[in-house]
Amino acid sequence: MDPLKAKYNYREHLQPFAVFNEDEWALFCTYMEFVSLKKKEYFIEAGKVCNHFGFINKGSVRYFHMANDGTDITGYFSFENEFMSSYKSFVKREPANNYIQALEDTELILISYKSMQEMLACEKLGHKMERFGRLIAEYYLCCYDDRITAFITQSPEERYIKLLESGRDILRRMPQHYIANFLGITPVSLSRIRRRILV
Amino acid sequence: MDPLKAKYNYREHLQPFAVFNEDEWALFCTYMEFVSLKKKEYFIEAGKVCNHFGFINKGSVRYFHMANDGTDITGYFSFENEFMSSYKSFVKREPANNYIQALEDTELILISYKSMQEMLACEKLGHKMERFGRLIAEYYLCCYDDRITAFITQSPEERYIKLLESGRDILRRMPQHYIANFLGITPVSLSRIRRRILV
DNA sequence: TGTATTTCTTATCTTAAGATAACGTTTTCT
DNA sequence: AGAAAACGTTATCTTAAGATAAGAAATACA
Repeated sequence: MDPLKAKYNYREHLQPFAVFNEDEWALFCTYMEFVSLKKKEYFIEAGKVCNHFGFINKGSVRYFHMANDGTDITGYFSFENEFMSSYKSFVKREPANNYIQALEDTELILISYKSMQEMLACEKLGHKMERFGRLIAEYYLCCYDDRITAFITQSPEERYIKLLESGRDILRRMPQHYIANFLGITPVSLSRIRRRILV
Repeated sequence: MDPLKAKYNYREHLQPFAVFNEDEWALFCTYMEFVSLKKKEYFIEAGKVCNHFGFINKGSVRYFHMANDGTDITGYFSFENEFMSSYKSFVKREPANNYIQALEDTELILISYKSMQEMLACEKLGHKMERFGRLIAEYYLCCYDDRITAFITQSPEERYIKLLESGRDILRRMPQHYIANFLGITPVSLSRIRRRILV
């Protein structure tokens, strides 16, 4: 990973949430950690407290839950230039109930919880970081809202069609059995829906 | 409604999100609007932009979506001492896709979007309000996260049992056919689940 | 109080989803 | 290149959910 390019990219994708002047940016940069995950490596595992808030510079990750019988259930995906964390665990400081795993070799820029608290508390960045945190949380709140609305107002088939229409990377880059869980159904069921739609 | 008591109650329930000194509180109070809704009145209707963030001092509300065929689908409930808004619409300044309706005579303390922006921009309250907004959004993000996890990892029956165990007011105070939608199923289906569980 | 409305359950029928297994294909790994 | 693992589809069987209608019980209301 090239930290210089990664930082530049990060700064650009932070724009909607926080715009830093040079001074602030320099300070913000001192809190960054650059981490690479090999395919199948974990960013977080259930039972552990998630200590980092991440930005995906390159690659993709899968969020999943482990059922009692050992099967895993995919909850979400994130791709390059998106943020990533086991939010609830990160925010509440409690053990995560999910795993986040790299689906390909992935480059991350991380901010630790401790760093975040320091920035929130510091004179120079505090106000801006509160706003950053607010805008990020609001952004994801809206995404989650859409997701819940889809679950209560649409059938699995309708949800799949919406996903098709959305043109998101998910369909192109994710195995179908992961997408199935994401839609709240089994892989077999998704395969049947696909067949039905073809007609 | 007694605005004095309502303000006192609001301040108490804001504690986890924002603690104001007397000065700040006095200023914050100048932005409050006190509104009462009669049973079945709407706080927001689909198609309109939600201009207020509310606190329920007394009463309860139901969030619902209107399907194409005119049936309504309940998405959520909020009770006294909880916050309430059509968040996505409020945050993104776009028309709401849902309705929020009073289920009984309800007392609200509202902050308009404009007031919120003024407070966020003001010297005295800005920093604190950013934090307030962040903590509120994070709080609801966690709730939504749980809800989505339930949809992808649990069966309707399991979701109902969890709701039973949670001891939330929903079961005691809401008609069953509203709860059914909330769980992502039809009222008939919930009735069958209840019967099954009784055995 | 009496009527209307809402709410919940039950029954029937239809449709779809879950569980499981088998099979061919593709991908991964060494 | 060859073996192993992962992936997607299909078939069968079972179970549960949706749609619809009817009726009883509870509630609202005028």
